[in-house]
Amino acid sequence: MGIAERRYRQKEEVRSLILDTAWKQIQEEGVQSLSVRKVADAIEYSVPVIYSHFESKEALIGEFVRRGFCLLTRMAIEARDAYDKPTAQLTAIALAYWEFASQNLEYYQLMFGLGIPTCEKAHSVSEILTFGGLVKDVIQKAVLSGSHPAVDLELKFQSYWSILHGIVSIRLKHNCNRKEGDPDLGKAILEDTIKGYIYALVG
Amino acid sequence: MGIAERRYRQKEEVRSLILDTAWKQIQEEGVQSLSVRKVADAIEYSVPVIYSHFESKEALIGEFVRRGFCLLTRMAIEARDAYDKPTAQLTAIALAYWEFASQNLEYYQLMFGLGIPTCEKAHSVSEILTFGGLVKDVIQKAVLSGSHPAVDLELKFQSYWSILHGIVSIRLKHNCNRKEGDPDLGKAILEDTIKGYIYALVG
DNA sequence: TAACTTTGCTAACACTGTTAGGAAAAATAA
DNA sequence: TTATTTTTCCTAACAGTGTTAGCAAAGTTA
Repeated sequence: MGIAERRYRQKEEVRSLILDTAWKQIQEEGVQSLSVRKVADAIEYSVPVIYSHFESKEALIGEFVRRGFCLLTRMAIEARDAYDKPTAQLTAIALAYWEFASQNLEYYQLMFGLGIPTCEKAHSVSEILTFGGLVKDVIQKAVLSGSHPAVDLELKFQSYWSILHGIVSIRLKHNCNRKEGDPDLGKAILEDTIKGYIYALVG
Repeated sequence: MGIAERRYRQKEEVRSLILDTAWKQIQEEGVQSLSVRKVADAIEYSVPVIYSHFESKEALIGEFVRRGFCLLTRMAIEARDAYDKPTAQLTAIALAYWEFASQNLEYYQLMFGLGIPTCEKAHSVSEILTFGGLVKDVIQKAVLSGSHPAVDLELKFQSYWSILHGIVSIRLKHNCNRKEGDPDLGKAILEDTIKGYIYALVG
C-alpha cells in the first residue's frame, strides 16, 4: 500500500511550497518582512500547517542559512580550483566570497545579519564547518609554502574570515546607492586588504 | 514667568527618564527585547508620552547609537594620544575599538547590529563622521611616514574599519561561551591582522 | 470664574510568532 | 456499505509588538 508514500510525497511538496513561497517573499519584500502569516496566506493553507513542517520561524530561516552556506562553499571550491598556488587560491576565494555576498544579499543577511544567536548555530549547522574546513585547508597550504610556517592556523583563519565579513557587511550597508557601472569599491578594498593579509601570512 | 522654563525642564527630565529606563532594560534583557510598552510601564507613564519625546522606537535607539559613537571616539582619541608614531596609534586605536566592543556589547549591537537601514544614518548621525575623520587622519599620517604614499586613503580607511568590524562581529558571536581567564583570542586576531595591515600600508 | 492650552490617558489598529481544541476528511475494519 | 479510528487542517485565541486617533483632565491665562 503506497498510501504512506503518497502522503510523504505530498507532505514534502507542501514543505517545498512553503520554502519557495518564503523565499519569494524575502526577495520581494526583504528579509525583515518575512512573516509566517503571509506565507500561509500565499500558499492558501492555515498558519499551523507551517508549524507542522517547521518547529519555528527560526527553523524555517535555518533552512536558508544552510542553503546559503552550501552555495557559498560551491563558489569557493570553484574559485579555488581555478588556481594552483595557495596564495592565488586565497585571493580567488575572497573574491568569490564578495561575489556571493553581492549577488545573494538576502542569503548573506540571513546567514549573518538577523538576530544575535548565530552562536549556537555555528556547531549545529554543519555547512558552516564545511566552509571553514575548506578555507583553513588552503590557508594551511599557503602557510607551508611561505617563509614562516610557525603560525596559529585557527587565528589566521579567523583573521581571514573576519576581513571578508567586515568588508562585506560594511560595504553592503554603505553601498546601497551605488549606481550601475560605478567602480566596485568594495571589491577593490577586499583585493587590497587580502593582498596585505597574504603579504603578512607568507612573508 | 518661568513657567515655560519649568515645563521645558520637566519635559527634559521625562526624556532622560525614558532614556535611562530604556538603557537599563537593554542591559537587563538584551537589545532585542527592548519594547516601548515596557519602558512606558517602567516609568509609569502611558505609551504615547514616549512618542511625544521620540518620533519612533528607531529614533530612541538612534540616541544610543550617537552616544555609542561618542564613547568610541573618546576611547580612540585617548588611545591615539598615548603614542607618537602614527603606526603605533593605529594599533592602539584598533585595540581601543576592540575594548569598546567587548565592554559595551549593547552599544555595539545597536550601532551595527539591528536592522539593515544603517545606510541613511551614516550621513545623518554626525558622530559617525567624527570617528571616521579621526581615523582617516591617523592613516594619512601613517601613509606619509611610510615608503609608498601613493595610496587611496578612503580605500585604506574602509579597509581598516572593515577589519575591526569583521573581527568584532564574528568574535562577539563566537565568543559568547568564553570563560573568565581564557586568552582573548579576538584581541590576538586583531593585533595580528592589524600588524599585517600596517605592514602593507607603510611597507 | 470662564476660556483656552497643554498634557497624558484609554482604546484601538494592524501587525507579529505561536498553540490549543475541535471539525472535517480520509483510511481502515467490520 | 456502514462504523470506527486515524490523520489532516482550520478557527480562534494568547501574548506580544510599534503606532496613533480621540477625548478627558489638569494646568494656565484672561
